[in-house]
Amino acid sequence: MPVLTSPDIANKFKEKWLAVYPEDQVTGSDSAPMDDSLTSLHWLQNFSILSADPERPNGAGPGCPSSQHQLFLKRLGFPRGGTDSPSSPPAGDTAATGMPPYLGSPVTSGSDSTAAPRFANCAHPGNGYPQIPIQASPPVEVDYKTNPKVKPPYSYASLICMAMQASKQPKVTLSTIYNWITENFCYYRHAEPSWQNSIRHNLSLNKCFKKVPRQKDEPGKGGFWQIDPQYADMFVNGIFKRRRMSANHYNSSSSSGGSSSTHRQSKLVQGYHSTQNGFPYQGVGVKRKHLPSKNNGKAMRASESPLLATEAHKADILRGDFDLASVFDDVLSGSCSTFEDLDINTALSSLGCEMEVSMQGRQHSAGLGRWCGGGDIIGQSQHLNHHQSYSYMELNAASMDCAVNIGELHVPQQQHPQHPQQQQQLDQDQLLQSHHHHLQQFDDPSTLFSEQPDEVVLQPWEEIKEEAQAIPLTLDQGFGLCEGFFTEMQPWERVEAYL
DNA sequence: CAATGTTTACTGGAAG
DNA sequence: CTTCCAGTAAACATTG
Repeated sequence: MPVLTSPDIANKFKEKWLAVYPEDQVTGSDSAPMDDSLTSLHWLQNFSILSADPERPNGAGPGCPSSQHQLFLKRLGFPRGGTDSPSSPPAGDTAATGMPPYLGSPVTSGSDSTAAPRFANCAHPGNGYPQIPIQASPPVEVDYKTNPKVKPPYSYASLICMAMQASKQPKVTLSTIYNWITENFCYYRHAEPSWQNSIRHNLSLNKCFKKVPRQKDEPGKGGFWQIDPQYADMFVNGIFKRRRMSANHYNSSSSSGGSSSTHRQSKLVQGYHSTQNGFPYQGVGVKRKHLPSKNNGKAMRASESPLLATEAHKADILRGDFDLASVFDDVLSGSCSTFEDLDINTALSSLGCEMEVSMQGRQHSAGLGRWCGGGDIIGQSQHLNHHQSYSYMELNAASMDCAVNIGELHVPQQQHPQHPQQQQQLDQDQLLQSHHHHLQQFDDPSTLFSEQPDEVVLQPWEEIKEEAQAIPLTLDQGFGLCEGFFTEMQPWERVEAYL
């Protein structure tokens, strides 16, 4: 098969797209108003995960505007598509259904199909994931909620994360987590109770989970668990981002971009590394990129997914000292936040690009926002008076990967810049924020690339990524790609940019 | 006593 | 081949 150039693919994609959505023909990329650009990334939602929350036809969740909520749900995007596992109602929802093909099927259950985003419906009729025409992977639908034979492709950390999110509570009990999992994943209803041991093990071992002692006046046994704000950004779309860190990474704290990554790293090292491998025991998310060859002896695990990983490196950002717990809780409790970047990350990741959310210092909020999902960055900004910023982006010529650091939220009132650069960053951010709500500062290239070079996650559109990677890309193209990302683009244009 | 929480050890797959 | 990672099992401690 002939090698297609990025433009070729972009054109093909465009043709396909227009065939399905002629209405999109209209606006030219350049004609789009800047304001639109703020929301233009919505396409990523679709691009990303799939679907909206089936359980919430209106997409309206408590505290969230319907439209925003829809976006949020999509962004939440637990790997699967349409369902709301993560965002879904605490109990009895279809969380387990409609998982992405790899994980399950996104469009699986009828319920979500309706809310399925365009990509799911059109471009990727089969599995609900964006796919390039060339790709043809048969969708495998698995309804985890009712299928007891297939082990969900989510790591325990992800499951915990989903349960926490679904609970809508800032903190949850172990039993709540168990319940959510069993209610949404049939497999666990029938599995040996040993999985609960694993859950506990994960909660204890994974630094991302923080135990909140029960108050004296709070009856009951055991404490509460919550996502440690410091690691909130480890969860992408409700899924744990997993990153493989090399030894140097731990030592790499370098300067530039740094401080944040340094911090984070050190924490990660201290935390997870001390216990297991050097990461806050992240394992969440869809785990491996390959199919679950492993049978576990009990059930076959669907291939892991997707969404996650891509942003593991976001984790490297440092966070400040200010207490974000409140912010986290805030977001978690329903006020929206932003998952926009998540999707972007995911999407870009799948396309060979990576976005990194840099939260240096103030980052917690960003991470939290992501985690909680809800609105988008903008929403969160409003809520917290944050400022987003974008600074620069760099391409790793060697890898030809595009790293885009997005999601840097600033919380001026709370922020306590530890470094002059941070203040500078703030100013810079304010300057740029008006133009790029969704894109944020690109982190230090060294951090972006050297730290998490292999953040590969099975994204729904993984195929696209692979294709894209196969396409010869010049450095210039790479830059163009990133550049294009920040500008208003039509879907096909964006794809072209990515390619 | 059961549920909860912590810790250690080991295994196998995946990635580098 | 080595390292990383997630999962599993199990021992043990704590708590209601």
